[in-house]
Amino acid sequence: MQRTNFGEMVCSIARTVDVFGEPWTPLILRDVWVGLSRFEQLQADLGISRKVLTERLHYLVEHGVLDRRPYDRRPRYEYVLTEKGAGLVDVLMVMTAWGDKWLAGEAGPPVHYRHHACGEISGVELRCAHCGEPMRAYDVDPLPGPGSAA
Amino acid sequence: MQRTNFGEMVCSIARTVDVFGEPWTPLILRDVWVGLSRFEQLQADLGISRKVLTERLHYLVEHGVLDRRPYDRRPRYEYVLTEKGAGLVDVLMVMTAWGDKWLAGEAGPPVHYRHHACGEISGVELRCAHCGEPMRAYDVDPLPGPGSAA
DNA sequence: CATTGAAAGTTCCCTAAGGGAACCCCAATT
DNA sequence: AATTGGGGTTCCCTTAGGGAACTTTCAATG
Repeated sequence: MQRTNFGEMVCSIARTVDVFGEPWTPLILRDVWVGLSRFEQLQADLGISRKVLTERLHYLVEHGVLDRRPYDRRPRYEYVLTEKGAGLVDVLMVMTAWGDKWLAGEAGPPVHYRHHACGEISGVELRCAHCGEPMRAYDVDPLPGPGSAA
Repeated sequence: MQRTNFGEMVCSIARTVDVFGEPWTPLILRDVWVGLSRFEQLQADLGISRKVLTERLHYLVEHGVLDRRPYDRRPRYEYVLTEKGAGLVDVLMVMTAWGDKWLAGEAGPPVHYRHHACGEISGVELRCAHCGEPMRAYDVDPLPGPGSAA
């Protein structure tokens, strides 16, 4: 399957899709986030093909999303989120909120999150980094930025 | 190529990936968001194969993310975001913020967003829907929710 | 010293999904 | 009747994912 190269496009969404959008990648990052950090753990938990898991992990390390480091004198490695990778977990949190709202059905959300700051079970909300007011899809106008093609 | 069925997993992230995570889908939603809403416009702007575009559009309509409606007495249709679909644009905004921060390089972000409420060029920030404090990857603890497997 | 054992990959084949280009259908216009 | 243009289908080809077996590395054990 010839795959279009999203990474070369002049678009932050396309570039993000290039590192984050391949099948399994969000689930791998979720697992690493909650503490499943070794190859065997990830493979067992996800049921992903070992071949693909190898590819994804190397790709994510290459792109600075995960750090691969030994945890034993034997050749054993674990994967941990970098600061860059933690930024992608923000994306996961918004995906979680959306899935909880629109896809959980009668049963309700599979997982709750307790916020350290207030101790409550809650979810994320998008706000403007400048004024703090809500900032959603139709609360903004796009304008050409410095890195635009034109 | 995702032959694995993410939609059946007991995980809001996996379920969201099932509708949002296929190649091209985020870019299609981006285009619809900024006003490119017709088949020919999308195909020309993205350079996507017509076959795949057809598949994706129908899939998104089927899942209630897009609405397909006629705009002419001839058989002409445009695709618009539903409320459910607008929720996925929130995910795009966070992806944009991440791409702007980590992948834009020297050139800077390709696009800026002006926030209606304050008039400033700004980006999104994740905050707790309950207390309003910042809520990021390591500011929460996961707990089993009502829809958990156990 | 040879064996065991487990983690972390490789390798191989098969199938299914994406790319590209040509083709089709329909309704309005000329 | 012929033309035009949007919105798709259909076809073939290539490549990526799934699955399972196999390999490598090194510490610990007998």
